[in-house]
Parts: sequence; structure tokens; C-alpha cells
Amino acid sequence: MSRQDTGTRRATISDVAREAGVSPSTASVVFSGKTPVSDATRRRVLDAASALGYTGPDPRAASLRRGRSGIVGVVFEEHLGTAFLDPVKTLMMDGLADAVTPLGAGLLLLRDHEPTGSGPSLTTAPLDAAVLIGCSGLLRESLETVKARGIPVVVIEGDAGDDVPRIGLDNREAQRQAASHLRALGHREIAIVTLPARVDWQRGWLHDDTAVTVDVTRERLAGALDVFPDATAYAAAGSFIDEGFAAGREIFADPDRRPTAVIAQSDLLAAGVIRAAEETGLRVPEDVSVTGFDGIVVDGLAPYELTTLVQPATDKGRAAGAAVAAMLEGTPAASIRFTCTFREGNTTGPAPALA
Amino acid sequence: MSRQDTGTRRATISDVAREAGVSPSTASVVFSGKTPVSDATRRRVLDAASALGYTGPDPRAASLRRGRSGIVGVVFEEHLGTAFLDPVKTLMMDGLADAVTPLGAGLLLLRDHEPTGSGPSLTTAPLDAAVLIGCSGLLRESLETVKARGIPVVVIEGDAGDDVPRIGLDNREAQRQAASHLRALGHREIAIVTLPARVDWQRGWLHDDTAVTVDVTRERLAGALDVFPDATAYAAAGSFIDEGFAAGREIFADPDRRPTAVIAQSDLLAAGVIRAAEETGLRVPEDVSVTGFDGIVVDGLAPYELTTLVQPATDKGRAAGAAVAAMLEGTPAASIRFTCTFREGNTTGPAPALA
DNA sequence: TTGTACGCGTTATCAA
DNA sequence: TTGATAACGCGTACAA
Repeated sequence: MSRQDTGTRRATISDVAREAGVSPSTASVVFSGKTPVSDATRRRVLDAASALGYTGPDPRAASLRRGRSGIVGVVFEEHLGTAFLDPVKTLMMDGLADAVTPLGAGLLLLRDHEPTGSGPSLTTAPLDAAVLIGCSGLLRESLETVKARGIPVVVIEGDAGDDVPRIGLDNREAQRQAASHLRALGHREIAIVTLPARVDWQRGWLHDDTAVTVDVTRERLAGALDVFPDATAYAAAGSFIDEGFAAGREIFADPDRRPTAVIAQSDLLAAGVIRAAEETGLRVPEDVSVTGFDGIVVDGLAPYELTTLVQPATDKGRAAGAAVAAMLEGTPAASIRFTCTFREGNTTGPAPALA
Repeated sequence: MSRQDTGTRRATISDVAREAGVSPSTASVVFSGKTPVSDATRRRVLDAASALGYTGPDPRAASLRRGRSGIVGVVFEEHLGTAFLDPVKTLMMDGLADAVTPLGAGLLLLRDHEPTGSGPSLTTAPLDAAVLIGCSGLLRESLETVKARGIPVVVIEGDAGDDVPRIGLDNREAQRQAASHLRALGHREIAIVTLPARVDWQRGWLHDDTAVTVDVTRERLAGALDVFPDATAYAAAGSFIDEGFAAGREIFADPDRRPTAVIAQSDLLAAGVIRAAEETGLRVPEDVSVTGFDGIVVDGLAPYELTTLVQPATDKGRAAGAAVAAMLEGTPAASIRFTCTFREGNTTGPAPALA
């Protein structure tokens, strides 16, 4: 009895080769295309394959043999669901997907801190490389794991230390530009709405002694303070419109201490601030100017066009992908620092004359 | 000379076993924990491992041997970036992630229609199972591929035909509830804002002869028409606030033909419609009532609370995960149809008295 | 252009 | 509790 008779077993490339009357290696070559094969042979192999219901090499075996799985892990520190609520991350993923596709690689979603012990996680997934997003303390552990496994790593927007390529932005310089723009318009009373100061941050005012451990937040804050050292800062609990709204309410609460301009660290926050201003009866930009950061399209914000810093989010993702590609080829990848470009919209204007 | 001297080569479990003076299988068991091992032995193996810089079994080899990769593919028909713009999909992903985690599985992002031929794709990825999202024609091809490979498949919100388990909603019945609610409030002039009628749809009015190929759109539309057969329908190009805004403008454009209520097929669309109403000077719900669908949190919509149908998006994802889990164990998974629950907010009210 | 031979690194099975 | 054996399914030098 031939082996196919065992019924339940799936056909392998050897089965196909036997059926076609060629050697396994020839059959293999037909599928991989790595070596020329005569048309006649190819035909027979293909026929045999379809006769046996063989749909191509088993990826698991192929990846063992090749030493590559074609999978790049993307590690988030957040719950996966919320990771994609942020348009910037969404765009990054997009760029990343673009950049790894030519590698023949796919993106595997991973959380760094797996809840149950049984998780898939960094330790057991067949990764060729990993991209860590927003490295702030929590991801440190993941970083160690990956480095121990000897897998190439790239970090986006975070401090991974010495030898790990990082993709980042000129946050401080960029934010300084927006601040300078406001100063040039005559603004002097400024409030800043920042991203979370720490990973588990609850929203609230930032004081001089508040430790800001999230890199992005700290850098952008520094840029704003470079120009307005006396500005007050309120840290949101996340990059959401509603957070900006809440922050805006706080900021506009006291009529006697109202700023003439608000520097928000993200476009979503800025959108919320604008809404809070409207609610308070303040016109934008006549009564109060607002700047954002990111340069994303905020759904539903029309007719406002934010004055903001456009960051190349997609490019960041793409660069991370390129870095991964390089490392997979053995070329050490360099860190990259992207530049944001200032874009003036209709949410900033001259400071209102003093009453 | 021992083999470690080759320097560049990574240590394998055999190396560790040799170093520890045990057999490879014993060493394997120490890492997998599948069989009791004496403390002394474990200790020696672990020591040997760390001495050799061995960080655990190679996932590729393990998956070949086990016949499992621990990877579940999630196939989108859209560009990956836009896939997560939809909060409902985001939540689904969340539930899906939850449900596959106990399996020790991760989620691999895939597009169905890979651009370059070199892609990772369904054919070459080491998948244990696949989840197709929104099966509308395009995904048919993907479906065939996966079925040919003999990989378990589940489809969410789409028609995959006969033998493929599907996770869906009672779209028609649910939408009918919202419509009935409006009718009970005295509304008679209704406009419907639908999701795209086809995959590549441009926004515009729907006529009787317009073919609606997207299942969700068709089902919800039918539910609304069950109650208001004469309602007009305008199809958006996607589930976005701005799309709802554009649709709303069209709908409210002619003062003589203004509906007293708008049934939107998603919360985001509803939010846009509300904004368009505000722009037109119509108060919600005094002048016009608006219903949504999904029951998501629309960032920035406060103080409105949509009257909507809450769909268990996370549960859908979780169910898909459960179905996958079942199929992986050989148990055939059943299709599931979730029920939406009606939630009354403050965006619907009595129909205004006739002028 | 095709075939031979071997190993990729692990784990299931069974016997000791 | 441990060890020997045998695949898992494939790709690729190398020789023919």
C-alpha cells in the first residue's frame, strides 16, 4: 500500500515528487523557483501536486530550514485594542507594513506584558525581528528578552539605550517652533497640555517636582518651556479629544487666569481644547490660539485647521521597517531622527489686546 | 575541540544537554515542563543553558515538531492602516487578542490582496488558523487559499458560504428596533445614512436600483425600510464622522424636504450628522432626532449621548477566537449571531409638531 | 537540468 | 524520573 492510503496524512513535497517521478529537490525547486526547471518537469510536478492536494511547502518546515520565519513582531506596551486608537500609531503601522512587505514579512502583534503566563509572547514566537513602540520602562523587560534571543530590535519613540537603533523625532526643536510662532504673535500667557507624564498617569497639573518619565512628553515640554519658561502645564491621561476637552476646561476655568494660547502636545488634545474653548464662549483664534502636534487628520474637526507640527508618522514606520530589513541582512542599522514641519492653520492668531 | 568553538553558531538544546550531562529529551522537558524532572537535573540543565547563552527552544523547530506555530492570521480587505480607524474593528481585535492568548497564540496581520508578489500572505505564513474580516467578494479568494491549505477559518461579519463558521449580528432586527423607536416618537419623515454600498463606493444617494453588495449595509438598510419603506437613503463612503457630516449636509440641504429623524448605520456617521445639523441651525433632538449603530464611545461627542444599538464588538472578536480555538481542537465550531441592544440616549425625541 | 545526501532544532513515544 | 530513537517537512551543497 502506498503511503497516501493512511488517508488523514497531508501530502508532503516528497509525495509530490514521487508521484511526479522526480526527486524531492526538483519538486522543491519548482515551488521556490530558485533554479531553472524544464517546462515538462514543472508541469508534471504541478499536476502531481494538484492531484495530491498539495498546496505548497509547509511554512513551518521551510522556516526551520531557511532560518527565517518571515515574521516581524510589533510590541506594544498597551492593551492591543487601545494601541490603534492613536492615529499616529495607526499610520506608523501602515508604514511598517509597507516596509516589511518587500521582505516577505508579516506583522505579529504582541503585548509586552502578557497577562496570563501561557501567552505567546516574545519568548515563543518565531520572530525574525522585533519593533518596540514607545519604550518607557515597561518595555525594558521585553527589550532584554529580545536581545537575549539575539533578535534584531528597533525602537520607535523611546529610549532603548546604546546599541539599539531608534526611530524618533526632533520633538524639542519642533515644539519650540510652535512656541516661537505664538510668541511672534504676541502671546505671553501660555498653557501647555501635555501627553501623559508617566505610563499610569491620571490627568492633572504638572508641577516643577513632577517626574516626567515618558520621553516624548518630556521632550516636547522642554521645547515649549524653552520659549515660555513660565507656562503652566496640565498633563492629560492619554491622547484623546476628550482628554483635551477636560484639560481645556481646567485651563479656561478661571476667567482671571486665562491663557491667550494653548500648546497641546497632540492634535487630538488640541481638538479637545478647542471644543472646551467653544464651550467656554471663547473664539478660536480670536480669543485663544491653539496649537497641536502630529499633523494628523482629526475626524470631525472641520472647519478648523490646526496650526500644528506635522510629523512623518508613516515614514517613521517605514524607517523602522527599513532598519529591520538592514539588520536582517547583517548591516547594522543607524538610528534616525525625523524632522517635523511646522504648518500654520487657522487656530492661531494675534494675541488679543489687553482688556 | 568542542563544537562551541565554531563561535558564531548558536547553542542548541543538544549542546545544553551535553554540557549538563543529560540527554536532549531531558533538557527539552526541562524547558517545556511537560514531564516532572528532578530538581537537581533541572538545576544542571538551567545552569548549562545560561552558561551557553541558550535562551530556550527555537520556536521554528518547535513549531515544526509540534505542528503548531501559535499564530492566528487576521485578514483584512483594506489597507492595514485604515483597518484600525474603525473603533468597532479595534474592539474586535481586542476581543480576538484576548481569546487567542490562552491558546498561546499571537495575531498576524495580513492583507488579503498583497500588492507585490513577494508578500508574506496567506500562502506562506505559518498559520494555525485564520480569521477573515468582512467577507465581501474580495476576500473570497483569500478564503479559497486558506481552505485549500486546510487551515481552520472563521469569518466575521460576512458571508463565507456553507461550511465556514461566521460571527455576525442581528443587523436587520436591531435596526428595526431603532426605527420603531422613532416611529413611536411620531416621526414620519426619515432619512437613512448608510455605510458604503459597495467596497469602492463613492458617497451619494441610494436609489432603488442601486446594488448593495456589502452585507452589513444591506441588512441594516432592510431593517430601517421594514418600518419606513419610503425613507430616503444616502450612502457614505466609509464609517467616519466627516462622512456623516457630508451626508448630513446633503440631507438637510433643502429646507422643504428635511426629515425629522435620521437613522445612521454607525455611531461615527451619526456624530457627523449631528454636527451637520448643528451647522444648519437644527437642534438635536428638538428639531431632528438621530440614531446611530455600534454603541461605541465617540471621542469628542459629549454632551450628546447617542441613541444607538450597542453591538458586542469585543464579544464578536472573542467569539471568533473561541471558534478558532475549538477548530484547532478538532471540534467543529458553530456560527454565532449576536444580538444588539437598544440604548436610548439624548439624541432622539418626539417629532416636532408640524409647522 | 536533475538527483543524492544530509541536517535544520526540536519533541513524542516508548522503554528502562 | 531519565534516555534512546525517530520523525517533523523541507532546502541546498554538491555531484552527475
